[in-house]
Amino acid sequence: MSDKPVTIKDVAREAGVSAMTVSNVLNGRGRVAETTAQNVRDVVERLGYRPSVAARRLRLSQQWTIGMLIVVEDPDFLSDPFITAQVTGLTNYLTAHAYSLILRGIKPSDFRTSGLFQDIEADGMVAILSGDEVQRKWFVSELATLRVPFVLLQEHQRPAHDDCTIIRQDDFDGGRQIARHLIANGTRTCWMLMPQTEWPAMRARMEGVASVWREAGLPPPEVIRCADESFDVNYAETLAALRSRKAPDAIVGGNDQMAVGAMKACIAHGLRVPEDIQITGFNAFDFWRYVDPVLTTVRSAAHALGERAAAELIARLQAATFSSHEIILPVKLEPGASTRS
Amino acid sequence: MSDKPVTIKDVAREAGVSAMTVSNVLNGRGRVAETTAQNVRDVVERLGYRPSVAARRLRLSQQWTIGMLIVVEDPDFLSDPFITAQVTGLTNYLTAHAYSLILRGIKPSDFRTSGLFQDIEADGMVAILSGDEVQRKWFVSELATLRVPFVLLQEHQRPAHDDCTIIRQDDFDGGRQIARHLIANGTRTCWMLMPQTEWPAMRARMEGVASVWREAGLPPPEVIRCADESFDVNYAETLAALRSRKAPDAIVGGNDQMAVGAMKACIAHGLRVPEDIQITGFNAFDFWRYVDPVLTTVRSAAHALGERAAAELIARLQAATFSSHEIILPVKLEPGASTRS
DNA sequence: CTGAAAGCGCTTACAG
DNA sequence: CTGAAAGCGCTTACAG
Repeated sequence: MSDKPVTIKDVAREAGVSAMTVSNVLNGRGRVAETTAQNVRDVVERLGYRPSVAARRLRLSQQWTIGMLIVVEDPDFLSDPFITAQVTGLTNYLTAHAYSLILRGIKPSDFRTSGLFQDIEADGMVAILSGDEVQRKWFVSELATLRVPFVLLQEHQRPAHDDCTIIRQDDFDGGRQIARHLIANGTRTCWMLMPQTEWPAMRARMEGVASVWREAGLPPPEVIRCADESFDVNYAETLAALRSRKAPDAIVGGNDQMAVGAMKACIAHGLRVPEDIQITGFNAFDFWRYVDPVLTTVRSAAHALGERAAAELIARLQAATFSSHEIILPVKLEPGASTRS
Repeated sequence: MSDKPVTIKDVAREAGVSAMTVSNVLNGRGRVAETTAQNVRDVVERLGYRPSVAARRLRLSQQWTIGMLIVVEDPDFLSDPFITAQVTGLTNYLTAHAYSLILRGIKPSDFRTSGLFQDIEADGMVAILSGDEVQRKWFVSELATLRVPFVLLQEHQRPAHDDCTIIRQDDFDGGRQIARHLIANGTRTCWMLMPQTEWPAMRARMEGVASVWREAGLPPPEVIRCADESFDVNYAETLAALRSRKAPDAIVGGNDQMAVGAMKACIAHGLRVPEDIQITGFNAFDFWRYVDPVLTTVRSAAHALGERAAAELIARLQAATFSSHEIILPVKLEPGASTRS
């Protein structure tokens, strides 16, 4: 048992055939006599031969690899359940189709320091971007230099580049579902909790809410800006708002976490949920159920987004072009006890 | 702008030098005249040349890639914050050191269907295993066939294989910290919530608790078996237990999620936390703070585990052997309001 | 049914 | 300081 890896030549020599016969047996190509084939398989087993993926890749100039780029400020990027769900959907689909996933988190500010993703040799890329529109455009143009097809997750703006597609969920409609639910139970005044750095999905949610409000002829919801999306900050900002002015009928959180912060603030302020004030979140990730009362929220399609990204990319690799340049997945209201029915 | 990728030969031709001069310039090897070098760099830039990683890998038989194998039953494996934190620590460290990460989730039952990880061509592997001891031994022996160094995360048993190391946190001590905290405030009777499929880390926690109980000369804590680790199941099992017999002074959850299930069950049963009964969790991931009362728990070293795994693996790749075969990271009690001080 | 040749795109000695 | 040759481990036509 030497330390040198076993190559196809070793197998060929041992089996008394040529290397390409071994190759043919292993890949089921060409016609090989069954006795020869069986012999080859035995030798492969005995020698513990494993084909070199690197050689295969070089020869076929195909990588069977998809790169996933997550461009976010937080180095702890996987702690966001929305992101992890997408990554999970992606890996699961890829693994089932014999593709590997290369995962890379990168800060927006580091993006300019090229080479941080240039060395990813993949057949296609999936990216979750962040930052303002100018930055995102820059990211997309940098991605395009890789000359491989790519999918942008949760992107709202269709980029100029052609060999790519955007896949997102219908945040706008999610916002509308929340708003209709609230208005149906008599809600008239509403605050919307938004983070300072307002990314497209969250903006779409709020625009969805606002559109229904407008259609109902009600005064527009008031936007409360919070420094970030953390529980603590949203708790504090909500409490401050409640102390400074009259409480609204409902508070719409940009996501579950923000909503829970707001809910705890309301309770601390002496308000009953949902009797005095109603709260809604967005995403329906795990912990929303531990909260008391259980949060009314919208179930996100995060896992499906990741799966779909993988599916579209693999389909694109087989065809020559993407079949669609924009895919929108539906979301569904998940009524809880933090709103009145 | 043709579609064919630019190779080192194209650059060489265009720059009027040989391929190896280009290689030398790009890798800073050998002495190259500065004028030649600058010219080469210009051509590289102009042609948008990116070296083929596949060719480089084949030539150098080095992959600059670490594979991460997560062997768990749940296809939604990244939804476990303990796992995501480890993955994050791993990727961050690897990226900073110019290594790529290949991520793969795999069910224990699929493990036998070899080839599911055999095609991962990496310089080293990191694995999170599950299942009983027999299964784990099998996994380790399978991993060893890859002939690359590997790290086992959260493994408690040092495997026979030599070119590997285990890295885990001190779950036993975490259990002891919890137990000392409880006994110090007068706790005498205690239930421990354990999942049916009892993995080593959780068992270590409980043994830590039990050891302190034993040293204090108290009757051993009672183990409550729950079908799984979900909130719902633990809620139901705890409620059933509370109805069948006298409530203990405290309930120690195997992790935060189980603890929250137990806490809600206690409250539903009419008990006050922590006045009538105390609850403790384990891990200190995000949501434990949203719970009311805030859970007493133990802060896990998950992120550090991932980082350390990467560091050890890269060090091993440079040296010839692992410097240590067992690394244990400390954990810290995080007192909350679900226990009395 | 089987094999000798060529080549994927690099880099490492080794000459000049 | 620079280059011609060889080879990493495969697979794809093409002959026999």
